[in-house]
Amino acid sequence: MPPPSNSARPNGKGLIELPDPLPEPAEGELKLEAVFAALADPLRLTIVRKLMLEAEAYDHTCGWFGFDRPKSTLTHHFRALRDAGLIQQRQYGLERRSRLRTEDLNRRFPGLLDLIRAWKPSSNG
Amino acid sequence: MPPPSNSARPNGKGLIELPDPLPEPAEGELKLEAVFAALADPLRLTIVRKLMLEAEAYDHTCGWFGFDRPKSTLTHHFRALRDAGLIQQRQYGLERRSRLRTEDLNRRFPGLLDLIRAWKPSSNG
DNA sequence: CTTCTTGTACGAGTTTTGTCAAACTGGTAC
DNA sequence: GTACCAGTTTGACAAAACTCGTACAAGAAG
Repeated sequence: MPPPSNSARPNGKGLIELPDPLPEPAEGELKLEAVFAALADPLRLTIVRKLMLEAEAYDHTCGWFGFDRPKSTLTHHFRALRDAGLIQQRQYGLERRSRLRTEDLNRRFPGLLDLIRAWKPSSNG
Repeated sequence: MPPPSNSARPNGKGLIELPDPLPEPAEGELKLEAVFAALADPLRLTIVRKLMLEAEAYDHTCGWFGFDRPKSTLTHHFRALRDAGLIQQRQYGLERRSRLRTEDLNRRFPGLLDLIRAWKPSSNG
């Protein structure tokens, strides 16, 4: 089964059904401290960066990232990112797919994503 | 005694003595994760923002910020900021004065200070 | 039905971080 | 000298965060 398209949106003629996003802070509720705290972890920074640079047109599962970590650890980090408002998650059957909240972040914290784009994962460290 | 001018710099004719900065990471050693971690604390975010927006031409002591916290707590936070490379500290006799590493930060993480400038201390959450 | 898969929930162990009091350091001023 | 003063250091404590194993839930596929 092909992954659900992320660009599917209501268009007035017909709706393409999309699962509701899991609970997340609204754009106006995003807190800079919380965003910084979420990005203080290298794994989470990698998740966000990978979503920004390598994501296809559809959302991605935990497995897509290829981390060699226990599932419970990944759940923890993805949840931290969603709680901080950096990613959005939708449940597609068994899979929980994530996407970056690019527009919200660019409106609320312009320049933030550029900082993450320029980050080099384990150089300069 | 007037506070030491921060714009005092060697000029080839005569030197104005300035204490050495306390140990700090070089510009090339700044780590984005560490910077984010340092800025995840509201008090530290306030320190940086105040240095950016209200600092005079000279460096500022802990007391200048007017925080109602024990001194050991402030020492802790200022050290965290210096370790992360956000501020520079110099010892003037008894006083330890801090300044923002504006140029280094702008070169290394362009846009970061703009994010902090736009932050509202205890609104939005 | 059973099995496989994707991921969550709970809980434990460990580490890190924030907070503060108490004692201390080293200048300055009298 | 003594007294003060800005700030550090140490050590303790609590709260939070990270990691992970185990058990569990629920959809997909045979």
